[in-house]
Amino acid sequence: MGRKIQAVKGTRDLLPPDTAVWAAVERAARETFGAYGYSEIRTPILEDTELFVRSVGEGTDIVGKEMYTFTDRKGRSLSLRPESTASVARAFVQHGMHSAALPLKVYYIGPHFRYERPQKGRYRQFFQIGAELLGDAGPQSDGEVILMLVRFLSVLGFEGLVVQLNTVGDEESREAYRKGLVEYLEPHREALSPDSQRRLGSNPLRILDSKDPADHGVLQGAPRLEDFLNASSAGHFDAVCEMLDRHDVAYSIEPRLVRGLDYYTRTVFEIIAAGLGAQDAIVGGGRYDGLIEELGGQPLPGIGFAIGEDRLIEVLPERFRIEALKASLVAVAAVPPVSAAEAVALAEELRSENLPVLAELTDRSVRSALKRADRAGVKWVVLLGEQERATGTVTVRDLEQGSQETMPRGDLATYLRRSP
RNA sequence: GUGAGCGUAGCUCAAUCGGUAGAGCGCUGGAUUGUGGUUCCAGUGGUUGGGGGUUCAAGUCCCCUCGCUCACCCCA
Repeated sequence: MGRKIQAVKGTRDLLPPDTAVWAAVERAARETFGAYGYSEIRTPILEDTELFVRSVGEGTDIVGKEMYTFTDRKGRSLSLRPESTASVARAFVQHGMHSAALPLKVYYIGPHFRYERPQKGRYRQFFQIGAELLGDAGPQSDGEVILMLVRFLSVLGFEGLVVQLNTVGDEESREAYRKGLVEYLEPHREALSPDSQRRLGSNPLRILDSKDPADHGVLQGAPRLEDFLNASSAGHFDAVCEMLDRHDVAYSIEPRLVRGLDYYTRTVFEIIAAGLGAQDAIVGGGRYDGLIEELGGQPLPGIGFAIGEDRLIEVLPERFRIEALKASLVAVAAVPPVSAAEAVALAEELRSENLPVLAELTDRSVRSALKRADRAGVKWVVLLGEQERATGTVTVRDLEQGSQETMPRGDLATYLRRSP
């Protein structure tokens, strides 16, 4: 006997009936995003490692120690995508999409990979539902992207979620602030946590949202990012807030919210949800005005977000989940001595009428056929027995009501379609 | 990468001081051969994660290893 092989660490099988919930969430995303003029984009799961080094940033943990990177048979360094904004930007440049009607609005749904120790809400293979708007720099774009996100979450039935909002300024403001912050923190280096000391050199802005109490003390007197914003960055942020106000979006400004990816500029945001333990961010996003150019394209702005689908489903409102799990199947069973083959034939007739049908494939007693149909969550069972066959009728049993009636076989499809 | 907790049937868990593994749920069938859910009966279920050690005897004690979970970190 060989050893049992199991799914690799940090990956998992999504099984029925749960997959119905995933499908319903994804359907809602497609519909909602479609209503804002977004189309689907599908980029490869595998990319040139250099893509992520240049976009996400060499100094980030994602690129530095969390990527699945390997060399292929020709010695090229490839990586499993840890996120998709970089891929979308790459595709945009590669296909010269700047000459299409801008802004380009695309969304994606799919697996991503990061090599981390798994814990609640964190997997090595995880799914993201994301959207990107490329080619418009105005604050209305930031606002509409957030409105779309909020609408999607409300379609799923979420209530009381608050968008955490901040600006990291444009490149000029951000660079000025980075210098100011390092200048202030350097003399306090010894008081910082070891992680923050490391970040001082690699990614100083991230020290701002450190969870370490020691860091909080040092940060008390730190310069504030908003004081370093130039007029353009400050005005942009005000306009975004104004738009969210106008549409009654619940948001809160979090001056310490910075994000771990290097490409973010100006607006950044997150949504966190209760019930997820330490990994409580279900959405993260922001503007990335320098990314397309960094990847060799024209200087074009962009903004987008990514939703952690695994986490989203973990805290999905119960009503949406229940609705998604409702089966609308009709079961067809033959009553001995009528054979199962005849039930299958009847099922095929109904499927031709576009009805979803579960046919009983094995000759078995009515008792077990009904029991099985009941467990499958079916509402209607069509019974075909000797009497029915002789008279050209069928008996339809309503498992919820416990009632049944016999009708001409020709009326069946219409009857079932009409019934809830 | 660091730390803590936990691995017994498909699932949730029992098993006294170390004495040779059990229940519920599930699944399959049956309880007047054409009627489900509740109930009752029967059947199906395990190399106790794996390996080694101590012992007359190990699910139980010791060591190693693998895995799971949570937290740090990171972020969706």
